[in-house]
Amino acid sequence: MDQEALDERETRAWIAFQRMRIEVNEVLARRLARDFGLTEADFVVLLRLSRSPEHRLRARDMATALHWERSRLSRQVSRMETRGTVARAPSEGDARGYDIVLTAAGRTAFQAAWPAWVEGIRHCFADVLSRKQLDALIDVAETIDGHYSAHHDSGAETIDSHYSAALPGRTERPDTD
Amino acid sequence: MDQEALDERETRAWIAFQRMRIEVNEVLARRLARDFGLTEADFVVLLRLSRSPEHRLRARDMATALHWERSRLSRQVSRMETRGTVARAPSEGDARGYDIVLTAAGRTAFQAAWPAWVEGIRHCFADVLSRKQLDALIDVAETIDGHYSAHHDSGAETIDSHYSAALPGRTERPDTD
DNA sequence: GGTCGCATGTTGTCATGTAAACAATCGCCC
DNA sequence: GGGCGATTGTTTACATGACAACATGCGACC
Repeated sequence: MDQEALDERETRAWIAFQRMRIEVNEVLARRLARDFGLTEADFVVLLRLSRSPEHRLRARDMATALHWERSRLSRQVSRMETRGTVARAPSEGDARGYDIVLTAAGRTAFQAAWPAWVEGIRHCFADVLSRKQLDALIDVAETIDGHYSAHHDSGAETIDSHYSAALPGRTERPDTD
Repeated sequence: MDQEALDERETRAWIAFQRMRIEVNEVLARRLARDFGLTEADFVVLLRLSRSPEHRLRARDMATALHWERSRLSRQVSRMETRGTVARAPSEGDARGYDIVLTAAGRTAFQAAWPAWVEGIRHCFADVLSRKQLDALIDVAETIDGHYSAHHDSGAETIDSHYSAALPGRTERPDTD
């Protein structure tokens, strides 16, 4: 079935894309780890909390927002609790759940890392591309995202937040007040 | 430093890109696992072997090619050995090393999965995009790859093969003879 | 031909993720 | 108000990956 084979253009696009995706991710993750002692997972959680009212969010909702397994969140919170960036507090009105609360230390850690995070996106992504290129990428990526959503109804939402949530949903900082 | 903030276009590109990268990867990995019982790591190793003369490759070279830690390769090979897709054979002329050898079972597994792999790339990537979009993506991705290489001399090579190697470096099948 | 630094793998330890079994609680329904 | 299925978290395997400590063989240098 040579019909299946990829032509040169497709192959080149594929490989370039794969590299890009690894490179960008690696730069950001490494910087977080090296300069701020945070994993991406830590950062995502802190970002979510910093955007939540009162800097707290129920575990269930955090898991939903990040599309994480409950067990994964449970462990992650335990780790972060150990490091002192978040704390557990009983949820009001439901003895089953608890709220994840941003501690002062967590707030500090996040505020320290946030500018570098944005700067990282600039440095290895946004500033490297021209306006035209950004538009072209939006076109390409949204085309693929659209195709994916259309064919993976269940999974569509799954993808949604896990990673995009990790990022500046908008221009301003989440809460750096 | 509001100067650091991302504008709307940049934010949109970033989020769309993040989704795209997860979606595509997820589709491919899931298909491999579900339909062929292979992890991505398994597949990469099998692909490399299937392209190597005599279907064997020294461990050191495999690790270099994939940019894996030696320990990672060691464990991966052990797992695959258990499952019977590869075997270890002493390297000629150097008692320290060994060759990873593709077994008949491994060959069969790879040949079964390969068309689906290519089809997956088609389905969720190549066929979804127009020729213009492919060109635009090549432009964008290679711009970023170039920028990365220029700023991460050491790391540049690191990225190289781990993932792109996982893929059809060219149009035809590696060795499906 | 002996020694020493380097190359090559393996293994122990820790971090992290998934899946499934558990435990506790809620809430609805009778 | 009792029961029961659904929710929500935790925990217990396992799988996987990074890093460092080891063990061994190679090779060059004296």
